[in-house]
Amino acid sequence: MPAQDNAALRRTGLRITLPRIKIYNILVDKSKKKGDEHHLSAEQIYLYLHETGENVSLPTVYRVLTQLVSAGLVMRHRFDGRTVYELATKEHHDHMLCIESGKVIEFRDDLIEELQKNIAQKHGYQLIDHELVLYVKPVKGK
Amino acid sequence: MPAQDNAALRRTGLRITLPRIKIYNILVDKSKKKGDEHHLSAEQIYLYLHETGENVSLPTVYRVLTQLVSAGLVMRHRFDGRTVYELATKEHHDHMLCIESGKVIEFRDDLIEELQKNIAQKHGYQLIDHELVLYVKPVKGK
DNA sequence: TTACGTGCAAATCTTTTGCAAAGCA
DNA sequence: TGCTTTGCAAAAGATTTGCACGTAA
Repeated sequence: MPAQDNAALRRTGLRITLPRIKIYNILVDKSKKKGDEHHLSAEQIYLYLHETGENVSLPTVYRVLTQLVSAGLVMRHRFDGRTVYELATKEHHDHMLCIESGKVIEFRDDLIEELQKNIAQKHGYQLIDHELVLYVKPVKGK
Repeated sequence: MPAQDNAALRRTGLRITLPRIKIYNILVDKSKKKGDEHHLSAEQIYLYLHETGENVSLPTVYRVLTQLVSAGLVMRHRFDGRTVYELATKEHHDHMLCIESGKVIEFRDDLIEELQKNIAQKHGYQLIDHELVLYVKPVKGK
């Protein structure tokens, strides 16, 4: 919990409160993990807070996450039916979801990004955002 | 409601019941519409049934839709938070969602499809399915 | 006939909201 | 102090389930 972590929070204009600091730092910490450890649901964050002795209510978790998403510090994804959050890093990426193991793999393909922009333009629109999820399974698996 | 409509239903092995026929045919009818008229939520289908005098319950709408999705006759999409259904046509396509008007535009790009397959393979997976939604807004619009 | 399907009511799950109390600036 | 946040409880929205009755094959 270094001081500069809160700098990002401060820039949002929101008051620096314990729940916000805690929730944001959980996402910062998890973002350093390999694999898909850094995709967390609201409830996972809530449970994690309680495991570490922070009694933040579930409504507050939702409220704070919504605020952090609006502020651009956090990204919300919906995989199939599940909603998960992760720290908004500078590098954009898409997700691949293994339908057998549930594992999430991140990837980035500049050509796909480019093509998306072109497609939007071709239809008279500008691309604001996108969500791409590949549902995959292991090659050897069955 | 031509007879051959039920042929697809019959192939699923499910019994041919009024709710199934009605729900399937609504999706068939709507699939002929231009624009995004053919993306329907479970509730829209439910309301449409009642408007046309068919008293099918909401749980049944959900049950039937789930069965039709499993059978491959219907596709389920989740745009942002909303769940919608549409007839599974032979030609796959992706969606573009205008964040100002809520309008849905369908498109297809073979190169993107190809690239997705390659990406999955590169990671040791085979591509089973994917969901791509572009969030866009009109070029001139602000 | 008889297993499958449906309606109803109620349960679940996730997310949101109203309001009084508590906390940051 | 004054306005923002939080916790609690309850509401809301979407989807699912249990069970007795109804119906296609």
